[in-house]
Amino acid sequence: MFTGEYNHSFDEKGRVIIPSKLREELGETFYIGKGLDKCLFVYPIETWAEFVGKLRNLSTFNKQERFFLRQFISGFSECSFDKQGRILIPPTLREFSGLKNEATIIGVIDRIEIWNKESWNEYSNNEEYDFDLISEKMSELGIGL
Amino acid sequence: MFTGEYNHSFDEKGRVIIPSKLREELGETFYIGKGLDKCLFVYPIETWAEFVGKLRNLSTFNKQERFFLRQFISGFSECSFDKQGRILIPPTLREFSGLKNEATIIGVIDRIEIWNKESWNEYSNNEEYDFDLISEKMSELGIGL
DNA sequence: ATGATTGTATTCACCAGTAAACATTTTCTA
DNA sequence: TAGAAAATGTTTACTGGTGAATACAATCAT
Repeated sequence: MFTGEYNHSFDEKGRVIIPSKLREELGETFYIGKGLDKCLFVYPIETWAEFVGKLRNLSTFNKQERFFLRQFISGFSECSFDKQGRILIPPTLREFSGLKNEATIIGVIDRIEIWNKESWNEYSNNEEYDFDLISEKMSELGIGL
Repeated sequence: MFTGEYNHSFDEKGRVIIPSKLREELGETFYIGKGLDKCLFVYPIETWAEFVGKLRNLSTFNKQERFFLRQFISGFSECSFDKQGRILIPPTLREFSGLKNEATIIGVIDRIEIWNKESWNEYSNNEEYDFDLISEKMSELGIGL
C-alpha cells in the first residue's frame, strides 16, 4: 500500500526521483499519466491492467464514455526507472502538471501521485476543504480519531 | 491500552524514543501521521488497516472524497523501531508537528500521540478548556469518574 | 541504603539515498 | 556526415538514516 508524502527535486531534464520506500511496490515498469487536479497518477502495471479491464465495459458508441476513454487512456504511458531510481516525465505530462524545480510525491493506497510542490500546497491549504472537514468525515465513517 | 504521559528528547536526526511501556503494544511496525491539533498520531497496524478498510468505499472520482483520501493516506507512513527503541519521524511530519528538542508522548487508549513538548503544555494549560468544566460535561453525559 | 537491572541520552562512525555536475551516447538536422 | 541538441549514464559529494558504544538516570529488590 502506498502512503506518505515526500518532497524531491525536479531537474532540468524533467526527472524526479521516486522515494525508495515507494519504488519496490511499483515494480520494474509501471504506468504514468494525467490524473485529477493537475497531478500525475502512477499505477503499478497490475493495477493499471485491472483498471483498463473495468473500462472495457464502457462503450465507444456513447459520447461521454468515448470522451472519457480517450482522455484517460491516451494520457498514460508505460514508464520505468533509470539506474538512479529516477523517472523521466514525458513532456506532455510536464506541461500538464506544471512540474518544475520541486515535486511532491504522495502515496494514495493503490497509486502514487506526483505534484508540483506549490500546487500540492495550494490544494492542501484549500479553504474549501480543511482538516476539520476531514475529521467530520472520519467520524461519519465510524473512524474514531 | 495506551496510557500515560512521557517526556523525551528529540534528537537532531529527528528521532524520539518511545517509552518501553508503550512499545510492546505497538508491535513491530505501525503507522504514524498527521493528527489533530498539530500532534502526531501513532496507530498499531491493525487499527490502521481497519481505517483503510473503511476508506475503500470512497471514490477517486468524487472531489471531496478524493481530497479526503489524499490528505489522510498521504499524511501517514509506515514506521518501525530502530534497535534502540527509537523511531525516525519523517521530515514532513517533523515540520507539521513543530517537533524539536523535546517531545511529549501520551497514550490515548487506542493510539499514541507525539507532541512538541511546548505545544502540549500550551494545549494543557489552555484557558478555553478547563478540566473542571469538562469534568462536569462528562457527568452530564453520564460518565461517572 | 546498596547494588543490580532496566531504560534513556548522547556521541560517534558508518552506510545508503539523494542532488548536482559532468560525461557519454544517441538522435536529429542542416 | 558534421555539428548541435537531447537523452541517458556516471561520478562525486553530501546529507540524512542507522547502529554501536558509552555514560547516565531511574527503578526495584534485597
